[in-house]
Amino acid sequence: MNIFSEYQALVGRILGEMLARGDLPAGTPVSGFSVEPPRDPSHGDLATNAAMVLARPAGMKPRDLAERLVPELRRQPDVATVEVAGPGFINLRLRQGFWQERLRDVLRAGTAYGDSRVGAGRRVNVEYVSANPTGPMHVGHCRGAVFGDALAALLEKAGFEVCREYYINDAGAQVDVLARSAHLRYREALGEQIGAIPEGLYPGDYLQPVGAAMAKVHGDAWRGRTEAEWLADARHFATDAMMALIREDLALLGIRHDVFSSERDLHERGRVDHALEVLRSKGLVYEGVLEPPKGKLPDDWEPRPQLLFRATAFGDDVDRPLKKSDGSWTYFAADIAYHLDKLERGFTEMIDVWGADHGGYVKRMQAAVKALSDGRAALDIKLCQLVNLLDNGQPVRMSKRAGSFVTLRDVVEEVGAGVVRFIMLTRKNDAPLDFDFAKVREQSKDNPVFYVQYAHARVCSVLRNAREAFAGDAGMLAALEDGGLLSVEVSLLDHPAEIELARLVASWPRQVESAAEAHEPHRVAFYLYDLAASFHSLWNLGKDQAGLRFINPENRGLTLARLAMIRAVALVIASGLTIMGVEPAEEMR
RNA sequence: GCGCCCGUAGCUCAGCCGGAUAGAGCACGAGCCUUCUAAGCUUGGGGUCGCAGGUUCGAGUCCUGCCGGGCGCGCCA
Repeated sequence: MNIFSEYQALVGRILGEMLARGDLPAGTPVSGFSVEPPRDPSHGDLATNAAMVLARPAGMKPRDLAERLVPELRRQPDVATVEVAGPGFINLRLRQGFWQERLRDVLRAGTAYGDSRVGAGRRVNVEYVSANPTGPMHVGHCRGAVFGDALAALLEKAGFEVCREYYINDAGAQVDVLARSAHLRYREALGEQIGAIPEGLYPGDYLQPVGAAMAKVHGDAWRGRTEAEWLADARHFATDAMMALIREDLALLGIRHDVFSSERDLHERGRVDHALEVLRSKGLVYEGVLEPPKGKLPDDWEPRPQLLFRATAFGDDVDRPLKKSDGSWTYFAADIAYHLDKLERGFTEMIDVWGADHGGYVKRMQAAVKALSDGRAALDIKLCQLVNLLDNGQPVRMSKRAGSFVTLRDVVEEVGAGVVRFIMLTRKNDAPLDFDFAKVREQSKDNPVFYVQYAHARVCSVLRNAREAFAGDAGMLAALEDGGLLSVEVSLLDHPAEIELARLVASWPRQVESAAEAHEPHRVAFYLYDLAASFHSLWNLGKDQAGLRFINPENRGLTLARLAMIRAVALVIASGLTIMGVEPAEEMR
């Protein structure tokens, strides 16, 4: 239940009734306004700009229109006060009991609190990770993987039906390089001296077991043969092995995909030719010569005729090649085929999560989707900026050339999957992110993972203490279970800090919806941090004023009400952490 | 040269399809431990939201132009 969208609907209904009664000028629209929490809490619980937005079309002054709405709003059962403020805001304050009652909603729903139906079961395809199958995953891939996975979970919570997809770039020159590199290791496994790995091949020793496996399966059947004889088989063998490696890495982070799509498979099934035919039938393909890029001319530039896609007709800067000058397909052509495949599987909402270095590619892909779907499908592309790996503020050296890059496995084994996932979501996707080993190992407020986890663990701890304090009291112990807490007297929670906490808890459904609609899972992390801070603050109030402690042995009703409140906090934290893919901690060690 | 992203407190960053007096953490100053875990809390100072225009009842948010930083720029994926 998103309180704000419910009140938006309510205000709309009221405006409609007023219009029908002639209390508003005919033609006044009854939509287009918002109901939001005011930035300054002293203004109330909800604020609407309806009077200001509708004043002009109604031909009225904003404050006059507001004054007409006020009595209607005052009539609503949960509304305590209504005020017109500033240029024409209408500020509502709800009964205290309304907020207290929301805590019961949380206990009833459990971690399903915040589940929304705004997605209305619409199918969304989220493509993420898509690391090239040429080696194990390194930290650079990690951010997109976590981002995509959390976004998918967020969309599911908001009521979308999500397909999590991985695109395997298992075609093209890099895969040949992989196959040759693995073949070299194969010869090594058969006892040959291979010496230094030649320039242009992958040097990483993760290929040794692949070579050994090749030797085991194929014996010396590939020895003394020409490359043409073994290359295709070696490609399959090596990419399969790399994908197995990548799946293991993803499993370390708790990431899974529903569908793995293969670029090679698109070629083999004729899907690329099919995509070309679709574009051709729309008259969007032609043979032409591209202008050289302005400013920086490549050394070996020569004008050559190529098969081009008319991307400029859909907002791109230049038309884009579908075939290289030697007649083979470009990567873009396969990617068009891939997105057409998604469209033909019925997806009209797609999200691609890419690295920031692919930024130059966004327009052409969106142009292609527009062209293929005649503008009926939406493709959102989320670019993830780089992760700066630091240790105590000092950059961690990585040299991919020397094969000494920091792998995802290294990082997960060092700090744990939950920490990695949380930290990766503490920035907007389009802002660079620092990942400091020293900081994430630290157990302090400086470390947001710890801070949020500590709030959850603290609730668990208080509940444990309560069970101990009332150990001899069977009725009380039963009342401490979630089912028992449902029937507590929530009206006893009348301290301003308690109401404030209840408000924050009750805003979780709205947070879910707005984060999902914006495709911004990082908002979950920031909300959880706020919620944790609010809880820690209340916990500390109990230090100065013993009467505010959660457990009051001499007042069982109050104790139960407060435990219900903090249990609700823990459930919402758990709900948010689940979206982020982080296991909530029962206690801190 | 062109395109995309970014520019908010000394530092790192939030700011929810424009909304009221711009927020948090760190750092700095002052306080709180016979405690439901001080692994925490309270409190003070600190801002021309890069610059200049524009749009309107209202701009950190939208538009234009500059300045500064990052990424990318046929036949790499």
